[in-house]
Amino acid sequence: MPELPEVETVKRTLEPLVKNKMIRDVEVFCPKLIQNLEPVAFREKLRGRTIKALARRGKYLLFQLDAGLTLIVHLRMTGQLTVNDRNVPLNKHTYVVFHLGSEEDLRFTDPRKFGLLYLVPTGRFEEIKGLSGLGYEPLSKEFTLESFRQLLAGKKGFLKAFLLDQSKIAGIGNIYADEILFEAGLHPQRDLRTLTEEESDRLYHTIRHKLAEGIRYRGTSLRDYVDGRGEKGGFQEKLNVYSRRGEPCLRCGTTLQRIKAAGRGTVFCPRCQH
DNA sequence: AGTCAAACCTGGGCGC
DNA sequence: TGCGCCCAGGTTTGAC
Repeated sequence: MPELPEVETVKRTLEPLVKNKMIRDVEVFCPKLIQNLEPVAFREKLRGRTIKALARRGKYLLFQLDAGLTLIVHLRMTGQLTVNDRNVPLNKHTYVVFHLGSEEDLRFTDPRKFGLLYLVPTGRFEEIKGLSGLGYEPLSKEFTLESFRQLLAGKKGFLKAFLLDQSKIAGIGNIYADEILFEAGLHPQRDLRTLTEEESDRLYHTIRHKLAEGIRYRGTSLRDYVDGRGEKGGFQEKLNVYSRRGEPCLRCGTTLQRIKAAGRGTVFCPRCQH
């Protein structure tokens, strides 16, 4: 599931492959994926554009184009963005193909067709609710310990729900939420109001540490996720709890439990997490 | 403000 | 081997 570390890895691997390349033509095989335009308009506006830079915000990937346009992609759960040689046959779930000026394609592949693509004037992100409503970029300078304390102040509810709330902190999904909570030693159903200052400070540092670690290992490839070159990440080898239901806790040996928290499958250690 | 479920979609894992 | 059921999950939406 592409979360912040996966999208960041896609961005970093894709950028050198597409930067300053021209989009010669576009083919759309699944119109519903393009959120704000008809496929014909999407194609017309993109033809001849040059990709100037890539950026990431939360789990959104932004392609900054010339002519004041930005192509925005959300991979949701099974989306992939890869650069392929034109001769490589299309995957049966490749639904958008950007023909680059060279002999290569930028391809959007998504077995579940959950991904989202938008083409908007640069900076005009209001119409994309999920993007304009994002909270702190957790690895940025702006996300300080003080700002985190203020985010928590007066809030109630489950800790897990808070971590998944993109309007507070952008980019954490189910995998990293579980991993952060394990490392911080906090129960996913802990009520925010009961956190001590020491616990919330520890949580802040763990959020930054786990996301940075995920990037360092180039993301988590449990099923579909690959980077811009089509290569799997390595963080699945480092998971402490996610997808390890029924297995022993790596810290204390207790059998890991699975519950539903914030509507999500949640794995945790009943002994290490309070 | 918060919680929860449904919707979108399809491959994979499971039981039989 | 094969069928069919159910689940996974990011985000939005709508009901309580």
